[in-house]
Amino acid sequence: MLDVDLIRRDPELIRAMLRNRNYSEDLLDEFLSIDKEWRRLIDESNRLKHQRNVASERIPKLKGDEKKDAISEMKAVAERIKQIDAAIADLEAKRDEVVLNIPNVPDRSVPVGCDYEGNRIVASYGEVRKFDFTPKKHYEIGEDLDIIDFERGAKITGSGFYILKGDGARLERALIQYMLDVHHDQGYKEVFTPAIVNTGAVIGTGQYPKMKDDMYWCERDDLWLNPTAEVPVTNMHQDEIFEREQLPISYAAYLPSFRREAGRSADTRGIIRVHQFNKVELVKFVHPDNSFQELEVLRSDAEAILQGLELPYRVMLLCTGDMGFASAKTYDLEAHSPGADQWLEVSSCSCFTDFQARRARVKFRPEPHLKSEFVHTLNGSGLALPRTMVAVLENYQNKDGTVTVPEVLRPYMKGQEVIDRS
RNA sequence: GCGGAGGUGGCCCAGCCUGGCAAGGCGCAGGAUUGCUAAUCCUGUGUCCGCAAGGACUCGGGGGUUCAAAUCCCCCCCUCCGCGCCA
Repeated sequence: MLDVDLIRRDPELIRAMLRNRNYSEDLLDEFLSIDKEWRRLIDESNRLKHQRNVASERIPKLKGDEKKDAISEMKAVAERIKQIDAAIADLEAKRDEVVLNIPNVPDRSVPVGCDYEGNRIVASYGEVRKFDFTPKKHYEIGEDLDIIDFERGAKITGSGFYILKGDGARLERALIQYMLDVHHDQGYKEVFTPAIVNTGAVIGTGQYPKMKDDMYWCERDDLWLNPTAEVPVTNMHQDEIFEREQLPISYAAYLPSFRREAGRSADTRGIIRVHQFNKVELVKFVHPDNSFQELEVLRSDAEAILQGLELPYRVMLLCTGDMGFASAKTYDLEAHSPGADQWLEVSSCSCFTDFQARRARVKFRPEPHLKSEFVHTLNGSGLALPRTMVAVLENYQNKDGTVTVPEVLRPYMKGQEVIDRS
């Protein structure tokens, strides 16, 4: 959520931002007109309440007709206050809805662009692997080795769900442990949070209301299956105030994520886009002065995983039109998938400035006992498991159909070096 | 799920029965006083509207009653204790 004061002070900045992000400028105009009316009514309500407060003080001292008259007069005032306050509440609800739908302001360093074509490659690592045979796609490898089972996943739940079996399940577990261990050494505190969250949490990180149709909702309890561990981990600190020396706070969390992928057909075969997937997520709460430096650190912490796995990847700086709603700056890490010869987004690292912190009310004190300010929040996947699996399976596949286990994962797989049909 | 006790400003805590400007303490900030420090005293301490003067709001959340609600009534949330259920 943007600072309402900023929108009032500099509406043209917001207008330009909305244009760069392909959002309708109507959001801004709507806000401005609602806000103007809201302020008018607040003022009127305050005047009437003042009148009521003055009378409240006077009435107990009155007697007889004088008292009767004053009371009946105040009855009318109370009625009017009720009406106006109802109108104010109505406007506030409308205004909140508008403000909650206004995206974050991109950092100056973010390129302006309409869609993914405006993104900029800012770094790359490793060489795209060349094969002396035709590399298989991950779902072919998975089925041939009997480590990914799509049919039975669909049987117990539906399309877009899959089962990892045998060495497939073990490989994923090894990846999770490897990631968590690396991030632990980088200074992240491991947390394991609830996977189901309330509406306040999804508002806090910005998924609600804009993305509500992409999330699973438990109607009976009005709870949501988290679409990313970013939600529970960031919202852990809702309504908290940190002391300056507590920052930065860094968390690493392994958690399943759930996405309805509403409105998208099952256009992607395999496990690249699924409804439930594991992810190791990094979340940081930082001082506003160094949030963009911290983004660079976060990015390199996530990159360390890909480097450890020796997977070729590139780093994209997303443009204004392709960036997520709450983000001020985002890097995507894309691993190469030789089966389809495509780049797979395995991580997205973002700085949200105070956008989420304002929604979730996470603050810090710049100086002890002084007035608190909003922290800045960041997060990044470190990494999404299914797509990392795709990259591992496809990059480490051998001509005989087996898959070599990346060296860094072997300690987590009892030294196993190869995944074969056994 | 049942029974009980709770939720009051950054923190602690009174007020609730019996409706009438949220008392007091701690912390912190500014000031006064004082060789220095300590102690003491005064003022301030959250949110919103307003250029300001000023005003409004704020007692877990939402409704209701009332001229007037922290206080009375209803619904809900959370915490703690006990019971129940349970991997």
